[in-house]
Amino acid sequence: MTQETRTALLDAAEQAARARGFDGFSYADLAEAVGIRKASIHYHFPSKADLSAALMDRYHAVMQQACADIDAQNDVSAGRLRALIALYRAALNEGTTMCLCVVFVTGRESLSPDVTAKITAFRAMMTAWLTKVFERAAKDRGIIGVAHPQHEARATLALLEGAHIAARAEEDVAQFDEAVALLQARC
Amino acid sequence: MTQETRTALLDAAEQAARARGFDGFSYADLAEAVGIRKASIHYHFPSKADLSAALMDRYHAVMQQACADIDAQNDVSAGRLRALIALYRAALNEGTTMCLCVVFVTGRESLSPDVTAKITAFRAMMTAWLTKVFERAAKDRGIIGVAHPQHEARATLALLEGAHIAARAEEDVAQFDEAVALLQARC
DNA sequence: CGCTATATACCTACCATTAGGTAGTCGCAG
DNA sequence: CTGCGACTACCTAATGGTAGGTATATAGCG
Repeated sequence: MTQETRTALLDAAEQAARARGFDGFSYADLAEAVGIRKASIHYHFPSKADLSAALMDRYHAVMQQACADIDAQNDVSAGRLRALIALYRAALNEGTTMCLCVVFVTGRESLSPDVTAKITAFRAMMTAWLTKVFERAAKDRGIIGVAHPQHEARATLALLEGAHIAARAEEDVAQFDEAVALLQARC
Repeated sequence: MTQETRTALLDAAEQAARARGFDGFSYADLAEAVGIRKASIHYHFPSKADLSAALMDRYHAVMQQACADIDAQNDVSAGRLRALIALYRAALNEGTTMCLCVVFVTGRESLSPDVTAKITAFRAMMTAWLTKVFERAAKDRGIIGVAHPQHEARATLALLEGAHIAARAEEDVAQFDEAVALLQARC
């Protein structure tokens, strides 16, 4: 039971954070969402800092696994990149939520240093994975015009997160699609 | 005098919002920053919604003017795009602040519909300007490989905002530079 | 000119609500 | 009969916002 409640809390918190930002949801909101009393949340997550750290840990793990799955299911670089774009597109939830990482960066000042470090780690992981994709592309020629894999990787991560913002700004996935259209066309 | 205080409040609010997000600053913070009593702020901005609307109005006007200045000082497309990149880079303030627009989108749910509309208007303005730059590039060949000006514009805006996030995430402007390196190389 | 009226730009003193967090209690499964 | 996983009942600080007062400046007018 403890695990179920904990997971439910993380789910609700992630949903809320991605929709409203770190400062945009409270323990009271989570309590109502999960069907538990506000004070009981402190049993699972003593402080909001603990909660957000757990949130980042899980997000990191899930995304890492998702990247591994993409690798397993796609041999060529182009397929991998297309799959990542699709992953980010799905994360939008019709323009109602954004990447946890993006949301946390905006509220950086409210975060514990612990969480800040986890954000850095997450970005490093994604950049490393993307760099490998572009290195592969330089060989298999699956993506057009790849010259500098690491710069491509950083640009792609920025583009995807920026496209999230664009879509969220107008609650319209089409904004995401237009922003990534050229990248997609290179695959 | 009224104008001075009002401007000081907008300055403090913009700085705070760009550093900590919409939900990350309070009237109390502004009061201390400006040297006025908290309640007096309501004289200038009855509600926080009014404040944020004024903030977006000013931001929109300032950026529009900045784009016009860029146009006046640069004839070729490449120069204009380089200047915009420099503008966004400067807005980072060494990785401590982000674009107002990005920050407001994250806290979208806390915003009044009024402000949401202003965000859309701001993005439309920037996209239109960028589209013109890329249309010009298609003629003067100042930027490499421009095929679809509007998609280039949307991708560029997303990239710049994403690069802001990258830099803010680690409080390091170098992250911005790496993310925009390939775009810069095309100029 | 002097006298009133109004508006400006602040102030002090509150308000209700919500924030994250704490202390201590209790039912119940092992 | 112990300890998990909840609960009730609080707490303090902070939130955005309101009510009403006040010093100063300006405008209208006889």
